[in-house]
Amino acid sequence: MPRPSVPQREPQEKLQVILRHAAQVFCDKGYEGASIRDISRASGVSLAGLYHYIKSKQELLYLIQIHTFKTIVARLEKRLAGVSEPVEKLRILVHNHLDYFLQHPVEMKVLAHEDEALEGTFRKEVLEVKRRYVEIALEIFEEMRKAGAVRRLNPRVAVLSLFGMMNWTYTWHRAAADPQADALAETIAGMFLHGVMNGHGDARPKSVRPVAARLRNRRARADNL
Amino acid sequence: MPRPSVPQREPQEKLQVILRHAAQVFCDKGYEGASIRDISRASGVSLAGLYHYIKSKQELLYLIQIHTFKTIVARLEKRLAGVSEPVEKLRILVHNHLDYFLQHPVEMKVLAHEDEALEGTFRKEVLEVKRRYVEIALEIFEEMRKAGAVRRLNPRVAVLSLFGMMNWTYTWHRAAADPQADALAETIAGMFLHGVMNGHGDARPKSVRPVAARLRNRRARADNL
DNA sequence: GGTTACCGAACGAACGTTCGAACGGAACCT
DNA sequence: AGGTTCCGTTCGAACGTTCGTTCGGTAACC
Repeated sequence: MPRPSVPQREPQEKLQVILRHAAQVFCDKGYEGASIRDISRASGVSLAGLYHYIKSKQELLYLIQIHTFKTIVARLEKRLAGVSEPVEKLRILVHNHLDYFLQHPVEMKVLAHEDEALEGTFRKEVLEVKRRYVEIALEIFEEMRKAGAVRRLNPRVAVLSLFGMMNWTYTWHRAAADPQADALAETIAGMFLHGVMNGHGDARPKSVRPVAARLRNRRARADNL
Repeated sequence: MPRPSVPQREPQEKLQVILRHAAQVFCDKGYEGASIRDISRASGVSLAGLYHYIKSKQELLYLIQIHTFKTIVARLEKRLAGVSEPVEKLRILVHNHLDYFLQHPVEMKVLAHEDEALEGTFRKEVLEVKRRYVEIALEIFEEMRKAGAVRRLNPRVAVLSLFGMMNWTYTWHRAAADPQADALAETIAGMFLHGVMNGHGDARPKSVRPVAARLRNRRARADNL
């Protein structure tokens, strides 16, 4: 009676299980440090069985990264639709990023930490989504600058420093002790906005108006992988 | 005539050569992705010959990390001596960090990117220096807060976000196109200070007063490893 | 009977580390 | 001065293990 250890109904559902466990293993041991055998053991699929769902170890990492990245960018674009004020847009970007970060810490660490592990076409495709993401942030920053509320500083340095604040969280944030997404996003967005804007512009954030509460519906959606 | 490929005069000088090349290999391929044979090839020392200078691959990484970390902390403590104003102290910290980052990008990437690769005693020792470093930053921040010029925000989040801005640079900074240490430190320190302080305190940085020019003597010192 | 799902066993290559021997110069003895 | 011992260096070759991937097959379902 060779029943599979993880029962599944839908086709391709097992791939999701594999990807989930693979992400955990990559998170724990790093891409190079993790072996296909580790992933086989963790996911309960035999070594050879894995190769029915993926072509290579690289593809495993690629699928995790591209899905995570595309999801986060798609969410952002959806949340930005209809918003016109650049400061508000930036708050949404920060909240979107950190909210996803704390809901999917494993995948986000793999995304942030293993961004040089892919090669060839895989690498190019992930890099393209990343470039689009950074582009969105730079455009928002440019809108803020045009509104005249921004100090004179290098936009690239400013925006990539913001990503530094956000992405570095995977190295220190502990869910049990540190602020959750809403408070964390508010602190970091606040630091960035105060840090970047001059003290006399009208676009200065009047008070701490969190972006959190809006659209808090369907938070518990499945969110594959 | 079996002359060594890299001539040396002093004993232990060859270990420095090995460490330098090892850091480059770890930087390029990651700790797990790099093989001892890569390091042998890069440094011109035979595979077995390496083991006269080190006990294991882990020790190689340990020596690189502990030296880099201790050097950066020692420099910081020296530069902080005699300075009393917390805002000035923080500017010095940022400048010290980024200045070292851009002068030793290879070692600093290994330090930032491979902070989970060590195990056991090696790991503990590096972590201890890291903890001391973060402690210094937290103390400076606390001094700023006591001076009454700081907005109400989580000190741990603020300080670790600052480290995020600084450490993330290794993922994007290109020496050819991006600002050098002085300008970069000024931008990031400025962002952090504006981002953290309220707009009406007297401790607000009056103008952009870079910390760069001071003590610019002996910049070209050898700086082992 | 063909397609899909899955796996035990094995492939060759690469891994970190060790072994035993050779080299070269300093130190010591006669 | 010449011979001997010794020790820090250096290395080719090999150790046993683990790596990513593949092969050939079985079992179940349409």
